[in-house]
Amino acid sequence: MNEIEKLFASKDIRITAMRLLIYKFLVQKETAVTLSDIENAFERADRTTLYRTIKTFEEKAIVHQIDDGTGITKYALCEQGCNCEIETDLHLHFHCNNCNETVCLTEYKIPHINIPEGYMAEDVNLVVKGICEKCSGH
Amino acid sequence: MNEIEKLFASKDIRITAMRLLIYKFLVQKETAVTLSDIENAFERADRTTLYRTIKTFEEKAIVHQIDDGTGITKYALCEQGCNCEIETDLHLHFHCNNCNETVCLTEYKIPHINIPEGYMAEDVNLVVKGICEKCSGH
DNA sequence: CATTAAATGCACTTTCATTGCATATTATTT
DNA sequence: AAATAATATGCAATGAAAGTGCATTTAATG
Repeated sequence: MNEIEKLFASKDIRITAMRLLIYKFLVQKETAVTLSDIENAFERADRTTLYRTIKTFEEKAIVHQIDDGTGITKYALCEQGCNCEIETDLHLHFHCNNCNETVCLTEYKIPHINIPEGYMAEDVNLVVKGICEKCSGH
Repeated sequence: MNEIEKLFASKDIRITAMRLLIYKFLVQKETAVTLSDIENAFERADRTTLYRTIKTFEEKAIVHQIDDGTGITKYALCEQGCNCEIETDLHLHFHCNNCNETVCLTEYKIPHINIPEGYMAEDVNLVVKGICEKCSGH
C-alpha cells in the first residue's frame, strides 16, 4: 500500500482506480476545483461517479467544500491535520475576480467574530474577493 | 408620490404595481429571502418578472445579495444609507442551521482581514452559521 | 395624445445537483 | 481460492435554480 492507499484505508474509503486518479488530480491542483473541472479532466468517466467520489471525500474529510460566492461549489484538499469542522482551524478563502480561481489561504485564520447575545456560532465562512497575486502582477 | 415611489424615482426605477408589491414584501420580511420565497408569495406573477425585478433592485442598490452557503442566493433590503459596495459598510450575515433563515447583522461589521502580499481585496463576504436567537430559545 | 423606452409574460435553454437501479468491482468469510 | 456480502460504478432520468429572446403591454415624456 502506498501513501494514498494508506490514507484511504485509514478513513474507511475503498481503494478504487477512479478514486486514486481523482485524488491525484486534486493534489496536483493548487486551486479549489468545481465538479465541472473534474469532469473536464476525466472526460471518459461518468459524471455521477465523479460526483459521488467527491461527496465521499467530503464526508471522510479528505476535501472541504468552499462557497466562494460564484454560485458553484468548489472543493479543495484538506491539509494534513486539517480539521475543517473545528472552529479554530477555519481559514479564509480568496476568490479572484479576474481569473475566477479560488484558493485556500490556510495560513490566514478567520479572526474572532462577535455575534449578538442568544446566537450560537457553529461554523464561519469567510471569502475575500479581489485580485490575486498572479493577476495583480506582484 | 409616497415614500416608496420617491425612493424608486430617486434611483431611476420605474414605478410599477409589481415592483411596489415586491418592495413591500421585502420590507415586511425580516430575514433574507430567496427568489423562490418571492415566487411563493406571488404565485400569480411570472417568475421572470420577479427575477428581473430583484435584479433591478440589486443593480440600483435597493437590495443586496447574500451568499449564505446554502447554495441559493438570498436577498435583503439595504438599510437606509447602506452602501453595500463600500468596504467599511460590510456587515456580517448569520445563517441558522435550524430554521434555515438568514439575517443581516447590520450592527456587526466585518473586522479587518489580513491577506497575503500581492493580493488586493475588493469585497468581503462573511457568514456565520449556527443557531439563531429564536431557535436557541434565548 | 402620440411617441418612445422600458417592463412584463411566455416559452425555452442551460447548468449544476441529485437519485434509482442494474451491473461490476472490491472486501470478507468460509 | 471460491463464495458471499457490501459497496462502487455507469446509465438514464429528474429536479431546481438561473438566465435569455422575443412579442406584447405598460409607463414616462414631450
